Order: sequence, then C-alpha cells, then structure tokens
Amino acid sequence: MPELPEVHTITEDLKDEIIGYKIYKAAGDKYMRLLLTGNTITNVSRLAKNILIKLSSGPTLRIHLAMTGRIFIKNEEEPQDKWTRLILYLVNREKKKKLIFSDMRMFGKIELLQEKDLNKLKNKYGADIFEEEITPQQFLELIKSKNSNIKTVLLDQKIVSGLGNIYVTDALFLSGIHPETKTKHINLKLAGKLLENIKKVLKEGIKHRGATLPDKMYVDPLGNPGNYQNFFKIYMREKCPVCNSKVQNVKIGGRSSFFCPACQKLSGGLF
DNA sequence: ATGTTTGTTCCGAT
DNA sequence: CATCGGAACAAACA
Repeated sequence: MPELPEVHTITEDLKDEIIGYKIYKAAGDKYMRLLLTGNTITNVSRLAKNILIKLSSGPTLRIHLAMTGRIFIKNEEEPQDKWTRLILYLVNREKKKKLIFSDMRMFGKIELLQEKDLNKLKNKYGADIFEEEITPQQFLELIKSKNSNIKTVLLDQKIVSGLGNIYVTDALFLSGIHPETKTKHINLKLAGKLLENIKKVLKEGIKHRGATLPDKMYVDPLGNPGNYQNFFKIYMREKCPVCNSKVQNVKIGGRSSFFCPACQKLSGGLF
C-alpha cells in the first residue's frame, strides 16, 4: 500500500511522464472535467502521501491513493480497469497519452485545491523525515507530545508524515523497539537510533521502488511492481532474520504489527 | 460466510 | 477541553 517510498516513486515517474502535457479532455467527475480541460501540467510533487499535480490556470489536483488507489499512464487506445474514477487525456507536440486514476475500494481522495486550501492541507502534516532535516532532540519532543505507544505515534501523520505500517514496522525492528513501547519510555539515544533507521528504511524503499504485497495493489504508473518486499526486515516474515525466533504479530490500532519477541523487548532497549 | 486488509476521519469515552 | 482508542469506510479475497 502506498506509503512515502511508493508515493515518491510514482511522483518522480509522473514528473517525466506528464509535465508539459496539456489536458485536452477529461473523463469522470463532471465538475473536475470542466476545470481540468485546457490546462497544462506545470509540476508534480509529493506532500506526505499526497500527489500534487500543478495546473497552469492556478489550482492543484490533489490525489491521495489511500490503500488501493493507483495511477497509470497508458496509450490512448489501451483499456482501463473497472475501478477507474478519472482519466486525463494528455497531449504535447510529440504524442498523446492518458493518465488514469483507479481506486478499487474508493478510499482514495481526488480534488482540486486553490492556493489557500493547499496551505491548509500542508498545515495538517508533521515533519517529512525524508525531506526535512530533523534533530534527534526535535524528534524526541515530537514523539513525546503524544501519550501513546510508538507504533501509533509514528503512524500519526500530524507528528511525522509519510510513514505507514510497513516502514514503521521495519524501522522499529532495526531499532530493537517493541511496537507497544510508550513514547515516554524512549530516551534521546534511542530516539536518535530510531530516526536513523526510519530514514534508512525509507531510502531502501525508494531504492527498490516501493513494496508490492501479494495482493499486487501497488504498481508504478507503468504497471511495474516494486521490490522492497524482497528486503523486508520483519514485516510479514515468519522468523527473525537476526536470532531466528518466531515472529509475533499483534494488532495495534487494528493494524498488524510484526516484531521479534527476543530482539524487541518491551523495555525498548533501555537497559 | 465471516474475518482480514490498509490510511484517514470521525466519534465516543476518558 | 484535550487527548486517545476504536469504529467506520468499500471491496475483494481466503
């Protein structure tokens, strides 16, 4: 499911594929059709897990993939799947193509934002660890601002943005932190270690172009799966790669939380 | 068939 | 009033 590395991969691919193209036709939501047609795409960027497509007339098309949203770039005559919600028909001097937004479970968001709405959206998100320099002290303050377990806090987009279940699970494993550890029990040294490991797994995720689970829901705009699933540290694994213990899976906030009972003690490596 | 799945939002309880 | 935990959301699959 799209987290920061997957959304980053899609965004970078889209920069090459659609910047400079003009939307000569749009299909889907009626209100959007009218507003989108005639615009040239001037930029594509990422905000947390959102893809932002900047239009020449001013507004920004915001796409949030949620769990099953996908973006495809196809030739005009290629078919789209039955979950398609929006199609942008694009043209430049050389060729025509189309951008398809498909969302099987309809949890994704697609909307046009004016400048002030975009700023409002930006204010909803905490630091983007991948884009912004953040010190261990700042990171520790952020996570301690919530009186909850570290897993839940890291998934809170208002605290730090871009992380989802997979990368949080792997980063906690690399740091030797039990996912149910209360943030108040984390000290500066451990926070620094966690921060480094979060950056590490995000970078690795990006390097492997994201993670595609057995459901095959995540693919890049050209339909290719990612490879990070072949490098999972503890996520979906049966045995701990370090000590060979049987991996445990507890539900935290309704989400699978894989951890090694030997390497990730509840004390959180404090002792 | 019922349970599970993921990101986000919203609602009720503390 | 602020904060936190859990339900709900849609659809497919086992």
